[in-house]
Amino acid sequence: MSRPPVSDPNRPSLRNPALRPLTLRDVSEASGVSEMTVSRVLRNRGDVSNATRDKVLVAAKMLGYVPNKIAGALASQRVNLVAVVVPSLGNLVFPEVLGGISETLEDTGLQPVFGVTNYSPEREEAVLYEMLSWRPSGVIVAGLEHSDASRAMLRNAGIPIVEIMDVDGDPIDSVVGISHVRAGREMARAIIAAGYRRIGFLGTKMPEDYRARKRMQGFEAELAEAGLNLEDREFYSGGSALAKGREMTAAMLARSPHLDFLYYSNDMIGAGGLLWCLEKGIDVPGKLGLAGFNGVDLLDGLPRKLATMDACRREIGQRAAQIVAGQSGSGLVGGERVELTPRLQPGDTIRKP
Amino acid sequence: MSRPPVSDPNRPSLRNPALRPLTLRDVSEASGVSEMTVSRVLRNRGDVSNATRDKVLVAAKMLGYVPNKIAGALASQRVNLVAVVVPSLGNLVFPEVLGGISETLEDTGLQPVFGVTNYSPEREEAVLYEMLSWRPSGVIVAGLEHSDASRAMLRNAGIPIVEIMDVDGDPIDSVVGISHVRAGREMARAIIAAGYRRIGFLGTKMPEDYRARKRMQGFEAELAEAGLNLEDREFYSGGSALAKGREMTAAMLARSPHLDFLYYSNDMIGAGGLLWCLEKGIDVPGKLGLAGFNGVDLLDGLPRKLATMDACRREIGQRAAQIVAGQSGSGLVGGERVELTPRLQPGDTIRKP
DNA sequence: CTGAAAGCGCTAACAA
DNA sequence: TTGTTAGCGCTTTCAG
Repeated sequence: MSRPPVSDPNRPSLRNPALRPLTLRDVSEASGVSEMTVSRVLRNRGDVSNATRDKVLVAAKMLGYVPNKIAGALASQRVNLVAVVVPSLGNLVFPEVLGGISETLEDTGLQPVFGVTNYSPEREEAVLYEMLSWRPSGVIVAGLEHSDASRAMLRNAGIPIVEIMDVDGDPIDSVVGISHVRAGREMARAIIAAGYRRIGFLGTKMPEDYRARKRMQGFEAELAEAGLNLEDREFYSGGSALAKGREMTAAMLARSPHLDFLYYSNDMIGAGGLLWCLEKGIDVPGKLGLAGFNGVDLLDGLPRKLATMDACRREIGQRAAQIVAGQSGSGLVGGERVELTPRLQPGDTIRKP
Repeated sequence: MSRPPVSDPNRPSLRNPALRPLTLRDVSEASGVSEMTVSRVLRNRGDVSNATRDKVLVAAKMLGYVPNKIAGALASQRVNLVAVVVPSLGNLVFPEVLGGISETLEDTGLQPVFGVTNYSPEREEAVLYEMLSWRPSGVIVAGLEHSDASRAMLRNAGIPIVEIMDVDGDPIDSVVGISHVRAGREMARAIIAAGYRRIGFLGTKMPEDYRARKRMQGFEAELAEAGLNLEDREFYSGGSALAKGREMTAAMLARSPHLDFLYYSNDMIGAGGLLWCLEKGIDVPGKLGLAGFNGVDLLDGLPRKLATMDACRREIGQRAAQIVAGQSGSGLVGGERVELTPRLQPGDTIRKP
């Protein structure tokens, strides 16, 4: 099952009759200019006369030459790739972070390359190993929790490492994110201030979702300091988060009808819960308050605006990219720490105090 | 703004005291085995005695050696990367396609590398150029519409090219997708069969969203054959699709209150429209029918199930990956055509005929 | 089973 | 402004 041979009539190439990757030498021969000068033209380096430059560019375009970065990288010991490792793309959270990264890297000459771990430390290790073996200029990786091997690889890579999303932990090098513990605490404070007392928590079952767990921990800690505790909790995994939000809400309220607040670990299940409550005619936020987490813009389209907390996703991507690109303006070399402040968006599902 | 010098006390490395990428030679010296044999061990190639193998593996692990794929690729003329180019990640559609690709590639030794174009042909060209310059083993790219330069690059690359999502057009090499023209037609047929006659269309403004446009074309063609035409249309760009769906629906029904069906170009705006209609107490699907496109699982959590058509996203990713990996089992070498059949999901927003 | 030599396609460094 | 000479770190190939 290999590619067709050069002579295969079905896949002819007008521009590249050799049907093998063109080299600098081909351009050199076609233009009558030395390989070295061709290389300079193609990289806009050094001084080249306009006449020569034009000859080279015409030849390169005519042949359809695409430089071989593998050889270039090996020779120059420079790779314009930034490895970006996230747990998931289905989450809505991460695409936005990646958007911030791409945008910021756009005019730095650096190129993001994405890898996905599915919340598995083993996958993370494999993905990091694979990516590091291409000797990228930097790594941006979600979270502060990694296997020992992953940490060792990153530490030894000798390139900027930026851990993102979360600042509650021990970074390898730089870190950009929010404190999820604090986010949980602040939400608890707002809820208590609004007069709610009988509170339930709904979240993901995934033990690897450290950030959701930290929010819950902060949340409970704050409740405890107010003499309260979580009266019920429910966890899910898999399936449509919106539908799960409905189901879990129904289940929890059937089991614990006295609850007056539900804190969801993400906006999607929160939105499901909200829709369910509205259908049941439950008085939100009068009898029952609701809040989620992330500030996804989906919430703008709901019948009522779910209280949430913005996770600064885009900005996290931007700041991380700046650090990798050496544009953070901090004057620091590595070891930066950027803690962003999530903004509480009270929406319409928490009583005004 | 460069990395700290070797002696920087803040970023010490226990495993890699040199703080420069380790080479095969380092492992060779540490293990007392020739570079060549070390290479063989690390790639599981050729016969190596167990004793030697162990010596090498121990040394490599102890040092924290990560192979340099750049050098390896240059020497072997083999790169285990598959370039995957999509217009957007915010779309929910593409993450799922990427999931199908990753999953299928998982045990082929190939690694997907993702690039995003933001629906811009110029960005696509730049991304393709960048990716091709790493000499990947294959390319999977969304859509059949590309700039001439992009098409030329892909044709000349001498590797499997799979265009995905859409089969209505002229593929460069292989193609995996659905016919969006036909999808539009089928939706129109179902709507007409259910007795709706005064139909409006709501979609994206983006001229580059060829697939949405093809659906609309197919839709209108089928209407025309039934002696009908679109009575109103509305387009949006930017913002929360759910919120836009509400706004557009409100605007269209204010302008054209006689409409009895709204066809949305994607599920997100459709969901917004559905929520709005339910709030307004509009009789859906009695007085007004609604349908979207994509079959996103978000719909499972809505108060009523929006009619939609599944775009076979995951399967598209899987089939495309199989072709690139040479596992499609077709016996063909290049030039495969896989047309999948989107399934109509009538949901609760089209009257039963 | 193991090793030595050559070179992948490009670029750094120097020479002209 | 242009060309020449050595490699970059690995794998291929062939010889022991």
